[in-house]
Amino acid sequence: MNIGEAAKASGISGKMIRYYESIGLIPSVGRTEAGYRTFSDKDIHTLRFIARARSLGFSVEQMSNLLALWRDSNRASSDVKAVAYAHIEELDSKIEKLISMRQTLQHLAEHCQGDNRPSCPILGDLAGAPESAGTAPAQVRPPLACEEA
Amino acid sequence: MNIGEAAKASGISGKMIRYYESIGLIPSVGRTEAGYRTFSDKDIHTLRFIARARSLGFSVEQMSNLLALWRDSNRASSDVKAVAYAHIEELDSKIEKLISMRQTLQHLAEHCQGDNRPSCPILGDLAGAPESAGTAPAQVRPPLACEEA
DNA sequence: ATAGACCTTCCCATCGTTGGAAGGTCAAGC
DNA sequence: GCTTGACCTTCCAACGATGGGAAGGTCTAT
Repeated sequence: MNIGEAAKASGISGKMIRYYESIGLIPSVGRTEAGYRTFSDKDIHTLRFIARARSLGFSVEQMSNLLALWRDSNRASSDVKAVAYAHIEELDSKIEKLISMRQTLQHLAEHCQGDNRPSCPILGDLAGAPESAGTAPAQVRPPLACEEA
Repeated sequence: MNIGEAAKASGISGKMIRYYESIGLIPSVGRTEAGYRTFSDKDIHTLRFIARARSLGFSVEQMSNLLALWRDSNRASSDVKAVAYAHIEELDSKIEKLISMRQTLQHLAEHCQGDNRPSCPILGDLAGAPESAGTAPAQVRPPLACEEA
């Protein structure tokens, strides 16, 4: 299997497959005499694992851990779970940050007339002017309790 | 005002101030004879504007637009609002993606025993095995309607 | 033989930020 | 005046994950 076919079969671009190989995330695959990479079914399976892990937002380093656990038939599922929960916490803090940004921005935008006059609470807030609505300028609102605890 | 004082006063590191100047986000500030940058109150105001905009997640390009609008006393507030809403939509799509990842991962982790045995639905899902819980392996759950429309 | 589709390696760009090296400047103390 | 330490300057590189492209080799079908 060529790298192009491997890319199609795994959903990972050829570029990225080479990159993952170069940084050691996947072991070096076989080569033809002419130097073309050849991918076994096992290689494809690994690539699909990676594609799925990427789609869940795992970093290359986390995927490296997960792949090691996957290959280790003596693993403890608690180790896998720990990696997963660590990632969930990262996701949570990103989500909180984004939601808080969104919240603040939404609030500001709601109070903007959106007409052809220059007066605008969004710019007012960015410029540090105390808002008419009485909310502090640089504070970010507390996050929504959105991730079902 | 030195760059160090400007950094403290604005909350933007000296490194970043130089960077923002180099890419033209802020106009070139004054210099002493020895080549040291000098920051006026107006410069500091601009830097604070930028710091606040960054904290709301605006990109450098968006900040450039916002700064131009800020400086234009003939702006239409609708233009500012448009920038804000475009950014809110970007935030929304990021939030949706992250929440959907979180959701999937949470679901998998909940079904993981987390003991010292190797069997683990998280790895099972990543490896593409059909789950015992009956959920499709590679599908991501629909996003939570979390951003109060 | 030749065209076109593939493959290889290598370098560069992104985005925002940080780090460091090598060197100049300033202010305080001796 | 000289030294010391804290500042400043520019330049170069790195991060993480990905894409783009150039220059060149290989395979397959006509």
